[in-house]
Amino acid sequence: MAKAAGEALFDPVRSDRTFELVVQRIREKLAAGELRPGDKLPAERELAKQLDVSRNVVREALRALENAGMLKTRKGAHGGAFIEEGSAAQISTALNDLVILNAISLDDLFEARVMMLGMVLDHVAQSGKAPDLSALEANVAATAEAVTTGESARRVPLARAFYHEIAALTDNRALEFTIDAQTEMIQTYLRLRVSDMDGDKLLQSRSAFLAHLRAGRFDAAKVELSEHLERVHRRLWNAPPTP
Amino acid sequence: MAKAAGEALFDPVRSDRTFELVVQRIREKLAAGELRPGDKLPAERELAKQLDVSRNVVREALRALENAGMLKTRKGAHGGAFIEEGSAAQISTALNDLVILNAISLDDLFEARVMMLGMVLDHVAQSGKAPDLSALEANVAATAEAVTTGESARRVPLARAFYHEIAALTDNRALEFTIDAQTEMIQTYLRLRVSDMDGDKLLQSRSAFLAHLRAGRFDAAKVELSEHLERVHRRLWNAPPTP
DNA sequence: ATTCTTTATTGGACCTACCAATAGCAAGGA
DNA sequence: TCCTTGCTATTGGTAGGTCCAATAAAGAAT
Repeated sequence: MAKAAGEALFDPVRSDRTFELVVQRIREKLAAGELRPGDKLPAERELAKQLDVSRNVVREALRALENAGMLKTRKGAHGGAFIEEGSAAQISTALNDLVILNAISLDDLFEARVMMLGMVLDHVAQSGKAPDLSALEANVAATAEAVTTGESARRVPLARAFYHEIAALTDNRALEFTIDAQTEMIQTYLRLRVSDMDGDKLLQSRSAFLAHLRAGRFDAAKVELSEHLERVHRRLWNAPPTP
Repeated sequence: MAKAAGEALFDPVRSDRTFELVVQRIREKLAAGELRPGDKLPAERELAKQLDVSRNVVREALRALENAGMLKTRKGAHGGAFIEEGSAAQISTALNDLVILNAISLDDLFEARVMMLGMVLDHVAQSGKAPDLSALEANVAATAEAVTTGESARRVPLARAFYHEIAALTDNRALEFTIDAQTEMIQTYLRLRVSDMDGDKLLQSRSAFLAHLRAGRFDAAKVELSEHLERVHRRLWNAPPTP
């Protein structure tokens, strides 16, 4: 059957851009398990020779993979491109780019995070099993120490870990990574605007939250958490920008 | 206060990797709104001259931004690098990479998606306002047509749109993009394994879901949706892989 | 045994040249 | 007039070379 006049009879013999083919090759090796996190790729010059392309092409391919968070390169002797473990960074840079492009607002991101954290608690409540709270207990204890000793620098990673442990209650990596990415994003923008927050209020909220969880009052925990986040949110917008 | 012997007294004057500085510059211009979607960057040779770096460096920077989904390049006269609109593709490739790196499983992704769609319905129910169902109505009508006329090819994008419209009920772009990304991922892997599914069963589920929503029975809608997704999930794992 | 020096390796940057796609314009023919 | 054809300038894509800088390991000096 003949094609209509305007339609293409032939597909292009070769898709443009050699470096994309190189990226594809490496992705395939990763997906097939031939390359695993920690493995080292051949040197750029060697790869170029093996694939019969210029070193430029190899470098652009590595740049693409590195930007996607699948590689890290080290200089010097015995350096090279090493396969990375997956991390939330890949999602959070994607979210960050969407914020930069004005495709999503920080308000939306904030609301989505509150909703998702609440969803996690709903899920735990519904499962009927008593969750393992040891990680959260330890985190709140460490936060209490950091507040009393005045080590405000330690509080930022502890806060990140706190929300991570909530997400981890579901034992679902996809949710963990997504929530981690949101937390990372929010913290990045938050640090630009507020220097510090009220430590006592923070501790009070954390303890109340944990007490609710221990007692199995998941709805109350959810309310406590979302109200705390609301307070932070208000602070964020009211605080003077300090870029 | 003097630093300990081993510690660095000075930070390096310039961090390695010039192309990262170039990426940063362009990102800044984007964040500041000086560059907007649709705008065209100067030609590579011109950019290289302006920034006083080699064309190679410019290209590697553009590759990084392009991979992040912020740019697209066109060849030829009046070609160049054009700023893109944000899209869910950026998140979905991040998710895809995490699956490839075995950091998250498809099961987790599937479960997370079911949870998040349920969360959307909870949120709508809680808001108390009657949602605008026109988009969903139209989508289901179109699906019905595609099923009866046997146009199975149309059903894939319609399914994607269906879940997108559910996400859109929250009017939160962050959630929309995240759920869209999940849908895209799942569909990509699903298409590799199942050729088709039962159209009647699909329609039945869609209509029941919509009826529940119209009547304000959000919990029932949630159950209907999650059961449908469960069925798809089971099909997915039982179907013979066809790579 | 410890410390310093050398050296081979390897990524980072630069450069020049050429190829290939593309849009716009001009010339030519129906 | 309108459409085709071909030329041309612009611009990204690829090649392949040079040099620099960081680095780890081997070797030399203490």
